[in-house]
Amino acid sequence: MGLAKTEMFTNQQNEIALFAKVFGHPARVSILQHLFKIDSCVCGDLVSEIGLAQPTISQHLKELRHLGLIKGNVEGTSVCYCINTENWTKMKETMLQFLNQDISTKEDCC
Amino acid sequence: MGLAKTEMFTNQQNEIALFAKVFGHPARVSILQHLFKIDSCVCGDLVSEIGLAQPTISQHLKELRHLGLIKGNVEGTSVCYCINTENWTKMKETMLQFLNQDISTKEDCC
DNA sequence: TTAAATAATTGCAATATTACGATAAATGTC
DNA sequence: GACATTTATCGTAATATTGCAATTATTTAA
Repeated sequence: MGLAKTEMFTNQQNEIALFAKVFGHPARVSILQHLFKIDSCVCGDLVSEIGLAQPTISQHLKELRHLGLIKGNVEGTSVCYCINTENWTKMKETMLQFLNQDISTKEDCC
Repeated sequence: MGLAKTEMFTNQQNEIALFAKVFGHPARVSILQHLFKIDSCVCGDLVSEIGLAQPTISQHLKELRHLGLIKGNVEGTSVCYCINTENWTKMKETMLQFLNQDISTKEDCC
C-alpha cells in the first residue's frame, strides 16, 4: 500500500506524524538549520550550500512551505526564504507535548 | 530514487531525520502514546487497541525497537513491550536541540 | 525585444513504505 | 506428542518518496 490509514487515528496523532515526516529527511533538516543559522532571509543559495540539484531543493522547500514552517517571498529574480516563526512555535508545542510525555512513573519492567 | 543522500549531511542531521522518520506515521505515534499512558508493559494488546492487522503492528514495533525507543521481552506466548526510557531521553535531547533553535533574533523579513 | 538569471514544474526512474494474507516460530497446556 | 495462543517473518500489491534532466515561468538588465 504505502498509504497510512489516517482515519483510525486522532487529529493530534496525524498532526504529529505530518510534522515528523517533514523532518524525516536530512536535506529538510539541513535547510531549516541553515535558515535558523543565518540572521536574514536566504535568497536561493541553498542549492550551493547543500549538495543537491536545484529541482530537488525546490521540492523540499515546497513541502516545508506547504506545512507552513517557512515563508518565501519573491525578490527580483530570486526568492527569499525564512522561518515562519509563528507556525514554528505552534509546531514546537505539538511536538514537545509528544516528546515530553511523562516517563517518571515508569519502572523499567522489560 | 527514493533514497536519501545521507553522505552529504552531518551525523546529527541524519540522526534527527531518522528519529523524525519513525515518528512520521500515526500508528507509531499511537503505539508510543499507548506505552506511555499505561503504567506497565503492554503484552500485545496493541493490535486490538489500534485498528491495524497484527503483522502491520508487528512491523511498526520492529522499527521502534530497532531505533531503540522501545524494549520487548518475551513472557510466555506473548511479548511485553515498554518504552526504553534511557534511549527516549537521549532521543529527546537530540530533537529538542533541533526544535529549540533560537528564533528570537529573527525579524520576519519575508 | 532579446537575453540572462533564478526558481518552479513536469516527467520519470529507482527505491522505500505501508498494509496484510499466509505462514512460520516460539511457548504454554493438555 | 498434539493443539492452542501469540508474535515474527515472508511475499507481494499499492502507493509514496527521492532525485534529477528537461522544460517552463518569472523577473531583471541590456
